[in-house]
Amino acid sequence: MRVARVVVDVPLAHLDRPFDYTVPEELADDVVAGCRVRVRFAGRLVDGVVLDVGTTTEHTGKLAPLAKVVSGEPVLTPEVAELARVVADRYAGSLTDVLRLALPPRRGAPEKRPVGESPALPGPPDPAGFARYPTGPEFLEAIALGRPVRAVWTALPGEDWPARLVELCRAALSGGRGALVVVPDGKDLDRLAAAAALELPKDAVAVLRADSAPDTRYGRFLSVSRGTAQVVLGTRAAMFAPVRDLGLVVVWDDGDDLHAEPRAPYPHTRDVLVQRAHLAGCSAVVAATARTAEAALLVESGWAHELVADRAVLRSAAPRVQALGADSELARDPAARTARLPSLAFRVAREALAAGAPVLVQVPRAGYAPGLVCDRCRAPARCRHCAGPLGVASAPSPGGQRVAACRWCARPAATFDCPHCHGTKLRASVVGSARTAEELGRAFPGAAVRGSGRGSVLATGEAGPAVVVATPGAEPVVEGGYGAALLLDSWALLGRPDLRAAEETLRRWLNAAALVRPAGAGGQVVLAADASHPVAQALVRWDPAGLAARELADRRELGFPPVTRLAALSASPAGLAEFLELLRLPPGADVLGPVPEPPRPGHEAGERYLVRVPRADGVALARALADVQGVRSARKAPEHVRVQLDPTEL
DNA sequence: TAAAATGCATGT
DNA sequence: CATGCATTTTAC
Repeated sequence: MRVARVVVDVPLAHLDRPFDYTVPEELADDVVAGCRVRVRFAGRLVDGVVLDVGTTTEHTGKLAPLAKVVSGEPVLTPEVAELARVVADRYAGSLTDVLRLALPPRRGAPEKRPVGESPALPGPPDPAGFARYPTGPEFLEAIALGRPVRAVWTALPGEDWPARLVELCRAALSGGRGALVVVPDGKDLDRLAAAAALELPKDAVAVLRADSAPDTRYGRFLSVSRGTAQVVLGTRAAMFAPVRDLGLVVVWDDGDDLHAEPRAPYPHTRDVLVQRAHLAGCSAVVAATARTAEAALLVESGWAHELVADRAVLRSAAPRVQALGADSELARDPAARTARLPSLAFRVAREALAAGAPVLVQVPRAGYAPGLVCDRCRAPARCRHCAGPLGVASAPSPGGQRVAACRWCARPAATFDCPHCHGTKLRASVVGSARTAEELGRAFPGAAVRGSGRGSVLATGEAGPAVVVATPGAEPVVEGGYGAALLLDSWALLGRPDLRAAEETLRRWLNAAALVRPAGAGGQVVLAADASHPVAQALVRWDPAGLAARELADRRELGFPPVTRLAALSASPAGLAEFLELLRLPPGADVLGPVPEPPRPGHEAGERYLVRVPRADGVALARALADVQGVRSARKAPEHVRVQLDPTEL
């Protein structure tokens, strides 16, 4: 008798385990590990995936037969099945939830098409592309030889990073191994795919994007699972692509919040790929122009090496960066009108335009919730009890005064003493306006003004003299680089009541400044921020590693991820009370809250708790949370509690 | 949406 | 306190 172990597609947490079914004689030929089936489960017909096929069962009762084989196509490989289980455990979610993210919806037509032929392997890449990084060429060679190597690669300003990432893929492919690169958005994927077309056999590459037509999406997935395409380039969902003989995983710009999956169990591209490299024993590259605290931890812990250029090489590639002085009007008020735009910014922009080069103006995105900062030094204000960010309480206190309170533990901050400058007054951080930039554009008569942001993102711009106004992440790439960039998105970013505000601010500045030509070719950047601020300093010195190390040290001091592991629990007060009642936390766990949580789309307003444990107890925490989900789902608790581990936004 | 377990009124 | 029928629970 053959027995199929099946993951059934039901959302109940206490049923997060495989169920055994007998394989009826007439289906025996079609059933293979990884194929999709339909089974009768508690009376109803449900979808499922076969994990594997054996001859024994642990189940003491009678086994039901498989009802139907949807398709004999093995869409779930053993490697991805194992990865999905590890990811589910890490994020206190269910295997079914992860498989929903990992497997694209089945389509009949692409399955009928014959299996393509694997193209011939290319030779190793030209090591010259990585010659500016001292350990670059040997790193490429190690990948080509199939030696697992791991690096945090900090790309030089102006680097043709799509070309470099394709060279990494080519190195893996030349050794007969597959490669997987995940980028934040479609614009980056277009650039990467274009670079791949120049360097790799066409059929060896599959480009996986979320917005493709369903047939296209499934067809490309099949070209990967069937082994035709051994190089996968994609956005977030591609992190689970079933690449054959995986030799290399790469995440580009891991600080971009698009790498955080918004559906349960909320996995992050970088974390999943790091896990995957671990399980597959393959090479891994965490690549960006900037650096996250998480990447810094990978370096600090010795998991990854740094792949960085020497200081002298960096200096010759970077534009000249000038921050405004502390007394500057614009540094204090980014909403300052064009009439008050400092002469430095004017002069730099005019010089670039006169030289026939485009000028990039980075402006804030609308809609940041203002946080509270020290009135004197503008450092974000933190709670003295749990070091969470302070905000203005949504309801005025009985006395009619709006009071500052912690957004994490809800304790009011009656008094304030800034740990940096010992200021005692608070102020709301300024929220900037895109209008400033439009006005600014008009200040340069004769130059064309183009906008790129919400709704209409330009992928590339023209090389001529024009003013390009863009929000962070939407900056068009121009041939030859910008002559100048004005970064007006300063305090709106830095003052955000967010754990990652400093890191995220530098990331956005660096990504924009990296599009400017080197100082030697006249490239200049003007930053509308106080030159003495550490983040402004990091940009002026072009030191993403330094800031990331500092951020990591701060988080260690304050007890934040990635040094700790943090879970956010959201639901109604009653749901949370029941959840916490059942929760058996590892010793040393720290419960913060509750704080009120505004309604999200599809959810009522509720409350949120944060649970924090030392990093070493992360597994135990996730396990405890998943156990509670199981118990509550088994007793048919009326309300779902959302559990999010290490959420990106805090 | 099928079978098993449980609840409950009814008649002796 | 057995019986028949309805409702709830399980989950292979």
